[in-house]
Amino acid sequence: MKRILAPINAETKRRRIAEFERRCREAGIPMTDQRRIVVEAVLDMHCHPTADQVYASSQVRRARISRATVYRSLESLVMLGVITKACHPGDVVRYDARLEPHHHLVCLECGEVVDIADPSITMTRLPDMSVFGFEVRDCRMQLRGVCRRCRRKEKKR
Amino acid sequence: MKRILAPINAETKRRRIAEFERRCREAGIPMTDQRRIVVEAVLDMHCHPTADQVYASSQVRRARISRATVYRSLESLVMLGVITKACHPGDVVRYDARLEPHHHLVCLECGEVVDIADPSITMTRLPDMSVFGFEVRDCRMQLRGVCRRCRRKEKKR
DNA sequence: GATTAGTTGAGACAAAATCTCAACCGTAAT
DNA sequence: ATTACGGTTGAGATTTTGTCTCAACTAATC
Repeated sequence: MKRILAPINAETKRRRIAEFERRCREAGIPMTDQRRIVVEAVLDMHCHPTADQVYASSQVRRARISRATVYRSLESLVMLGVITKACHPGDVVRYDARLEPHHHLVCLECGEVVDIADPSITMTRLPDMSVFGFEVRDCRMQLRGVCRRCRRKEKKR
Repeated sequence: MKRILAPINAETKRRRIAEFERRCREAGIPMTDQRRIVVEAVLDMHCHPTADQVYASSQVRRARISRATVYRSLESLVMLGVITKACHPGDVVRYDARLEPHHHLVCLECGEVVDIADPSITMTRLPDMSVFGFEVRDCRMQLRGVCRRCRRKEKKR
C-alpha cells in the first residue's frame, strides 16, 4: 500500500538528535554547537532543503554560522548516516532528513518532491545485484511526472 | 531477470539520429550542424557523459562548438525526449542516451554508473500514483552501493 | 587546567551552469 | 534563387554552487 509520508514530529526530532549525538561520540567526532544547530535546522525544515536553504534558515542565521560550516556539517551528517543526500535532474543537491526506506515523486513542472512509502519495493525485495559483484546499500526510486496542481494548470490552458 | 545493458550499436545510433531529426521538424526546431554533432557525440560516448565531457569530445572540439551551445543543445535534446538527464548525489548532472526503461547501479566509492534492466520494475508495474493526482511519466531506480572493483580494494586494506 | 586534535569563519577560489547580445543561419514563403 | 524572419550561435561576463586555506578557537580527554 503506497502512502505519502507524514512530516517528522517533535518526538521523532528529539530521538534523531540524540541519535546524532550518540553517533558523533562513537565516531570520535566532537559535538559542536554549530553541528547541533544544523541538525536541528534540517529536521525542522520539512521537505528536502538545499544547503543554501539550511544556511538561510533562522536558526543558522541567528547563530551566525558560516556557509562553509553548513556545507561541512551537512556532509558529516551524511557520513554518519543521520541524513541522506538526494539529487534530481535540473535541481541542486538536497538533503533528506528521512531515513526510513522511501521514494520520491518529483514533479517535472514545479520541482516539488513528495516522499512516498512503497513497501513492495524495498531493500528486502532487492537482494541480488551480487550477480554483478555489486553490494547494494541503498535503493531509491525516482518517479518523475506531473503533480496534481500542475496538471490542473495544464488543463486550464 | 536482471541484466547489464549492452552499449548502443551503430544501427541504433543511426535510428536515434533520424528520430532526433524527425522530432526537431515536428517541434519546428531548426536542425543545425551543432545540434547534430552534439547528438552524435552523446550517442558515441557510451555511459552517461557530463556536459563538460561532451564539450571536450573530439567531434565537438573539432567543430569548435561553444560551451553555451553544448549546454543548450543537450537541454533541447532532453526537451525533445531524445536523451534524459540523470543526477546522483555527489556528482554533476549527467546525460543518458538510453531511452528504454532501466535503472542505475551507482558506486558510492568510485562514482561509476552501470545501466541495468529489471523488467520486474517498470512503468507497467507502477501505475498508481494517480491516488495522489500524480501522473507518472518516468521511473528510475538508483541502487547505491559498492561495485566489485571497489569491494576488492576495500578487502585488501 | 593543560594538551591535542579536530572545527570554525572569512574570504579567496574553483567548478558548473546560465545569461547577454550582436552576428549568423535554417526555414519557408515568395 | 532571393528574401525575411525567428531561432541559434559564440565569446565572455555573470551567477550559482561548492570547496579550500589558514589562523584562531573549542570539545574531549586526562
